Amino acid sequence: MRMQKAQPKIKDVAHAAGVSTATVSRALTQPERLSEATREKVFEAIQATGYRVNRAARNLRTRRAGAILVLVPNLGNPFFSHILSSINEVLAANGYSVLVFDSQQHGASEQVVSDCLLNGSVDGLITLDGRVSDVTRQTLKNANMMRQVVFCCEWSDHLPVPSIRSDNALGTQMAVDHLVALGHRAIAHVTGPAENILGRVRKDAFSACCAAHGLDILPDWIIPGDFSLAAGVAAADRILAMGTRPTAVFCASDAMALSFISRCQQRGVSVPHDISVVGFDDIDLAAFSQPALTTIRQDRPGLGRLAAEELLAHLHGDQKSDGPHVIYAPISLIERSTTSAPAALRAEPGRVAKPAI
Amino acid sequence: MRMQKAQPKIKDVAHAAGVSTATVSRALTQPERLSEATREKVFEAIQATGYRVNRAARNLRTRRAGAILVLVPNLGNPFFSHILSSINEVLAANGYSVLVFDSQQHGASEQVVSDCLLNGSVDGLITLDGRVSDVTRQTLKNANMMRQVVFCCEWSDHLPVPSIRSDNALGTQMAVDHLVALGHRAIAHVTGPAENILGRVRKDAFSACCAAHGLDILPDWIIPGDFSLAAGVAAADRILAMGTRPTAVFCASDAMALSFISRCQQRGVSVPHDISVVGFDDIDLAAFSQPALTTIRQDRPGLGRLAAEELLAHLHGDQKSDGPHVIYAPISLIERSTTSAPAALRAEPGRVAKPAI
DNA sequence: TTGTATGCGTTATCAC
DNA sequence: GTGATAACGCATACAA
Repeated sequence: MRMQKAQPKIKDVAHAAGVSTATVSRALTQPERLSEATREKVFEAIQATGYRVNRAARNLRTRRAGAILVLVPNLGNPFFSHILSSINEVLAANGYSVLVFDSQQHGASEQVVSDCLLNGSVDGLITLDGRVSDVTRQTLKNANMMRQVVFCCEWSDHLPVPSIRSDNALGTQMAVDHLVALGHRAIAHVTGPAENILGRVRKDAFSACCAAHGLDILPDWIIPGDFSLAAGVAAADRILAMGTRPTAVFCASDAMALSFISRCQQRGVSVPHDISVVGFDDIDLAAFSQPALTTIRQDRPGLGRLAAEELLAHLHGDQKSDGPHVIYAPISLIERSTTSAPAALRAEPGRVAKPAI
Repeated sequence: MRMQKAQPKIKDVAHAAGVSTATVSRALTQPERLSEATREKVFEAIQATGYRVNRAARNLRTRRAGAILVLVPNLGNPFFSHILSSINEVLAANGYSVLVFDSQQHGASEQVVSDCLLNGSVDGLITLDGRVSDVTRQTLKNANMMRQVVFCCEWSDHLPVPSIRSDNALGTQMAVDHLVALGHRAIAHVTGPAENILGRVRKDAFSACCAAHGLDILPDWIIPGDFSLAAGVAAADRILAMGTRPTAVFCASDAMALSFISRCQQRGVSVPHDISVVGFDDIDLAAFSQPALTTIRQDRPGLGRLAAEELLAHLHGDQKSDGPHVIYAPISLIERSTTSAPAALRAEPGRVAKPAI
């Protein structure tokens, strides 16, 4: 029937071990600088007292926080949360806490970021959100925090910091080459949001690849989307209503690809028999949909891990890795069952060419 | 070409405003206790100097952290990350940071939790993971932190703290009643993991409901699963191989339901024509699958919000809400297109009874 | 209503 | 290799 026991402090440990507080502190942070005897004594005392270092006090003294802020656009999106998971793993293994914030929270984002960065509650920032406001950019400069920021997945060309990403242009090329190799020449593209860097890059790469292959892509076949399930449905409705339909569709996200396919099936159009579909991301469900989705795989664990490691390198002062350099995570085409030769070619399978990469 | 400007401290603001540091501090924490004149002066000085409170110093002094730890089993699972998002929203609005940790990280979980709780880097804990080790339980007791813990979604009966959850038994009953109302009497259940509280509760409720309806459920029809996509495929293979097949399946998660359906379609079995399927969760994809999934909707935003609000109430000392009470978030049956009357009844639609709830 | 002075628990700088 | 002691930046009890 007592109050809670007061948390033992470093002083209590020092007392129990018969040493000074300085020695206890050293045992915690640079054990190699103590004699083996005292080191043992101290650790025993720590065990005995149940001592835990007080983070606030340590942070105040060392001017570090032991925490990293991760900015995620839409936490509810499994693509991002999966990356967050692998970031969390690496940082936790290195003694850092992960502070997470959904950057799509109504407007509060900027305030939170600048607060965290300026009040020292965070040592660095990994952002999966490529939209960086002028205010935030200025905040980073003022706080001299430029070197403690890393982009992951998305990025902004206006902020000269390291960027971990997939090679989106290459992925797009893989998708288009795959379709062309199957014999498709009429290919549509459901894009990401215009304001999103990934949407833009993939769309531009799509146009470039089609041009390189000498394909004649109707303007109508570039269908604006936003990565969402709803956008895939809308795109399907648009394509099914077209006079001259494309024979294949490259969707900028798996979510759009999956809902696109569902909508087609619902309206009696078969995938890949009537139309081939390629997605982007390789989310978990892609392998389990019916038919299983052909898609471009992004290495989500790798993206998160690389971003975390890059940031750690900066925090620990590895100068070599400075500046706005780009690190690409592996990307690959996963051929499943939503792509096949177009109907027109199917009668003469001999014509299905090998990839002309 | 200078070093970064040193962060202004409270002393600098005091100087600029011509007041004492105490007054500045009060302006920050209890502005109403200042005269309007000085308050304005202070805020102007804050603006002018670009002052931000140093969190570490404040935390050390107030013995609070301004942060909440959220324990998520499998951050990569969109069901959880979506809840995390809504927790984040409420807590951020109340000035708390959210520290997140994936509790399925290999073993590190216990260490991290006890560290966070004992070293004061966190004011409270919301856990979406019902597995609470003896060590963690003891840690909570020792740190006298029992009143700063809230369960969300999952829970453990061995830890007497508030629990926000869906009424899983009711949801299960809704699913079974729905199928029975359609005329099904041979219903299978793909369960969650045996060690998971949700898996157990839903399975028990399923058996109870079937008994209440006088259904004869073969032991084989209770198929062990684990909420995953792979488990749905395995379950489909088992059911399709059965001599006497059930006419309907209640899956303990949407993930299993969706992959179950895909597998059925792949093997030429039509849903709902040959077999009806009900899921649990209502994840985003449920509405967009083909056919759209009939399922039990959990109110994910509500679950997160309620958990965050409950914890805030405790932190702010509302005694009324103490102890291991349970708060249920809304749950409902979402009828879509994966359920219909069983084949045997379809010839005589007159027999399709109304729900006998 | 405002100012003064102290301490929160650590780590870093000196001595020894 | 170890000990004494002064910050770190803020909030609050107490005094005015």
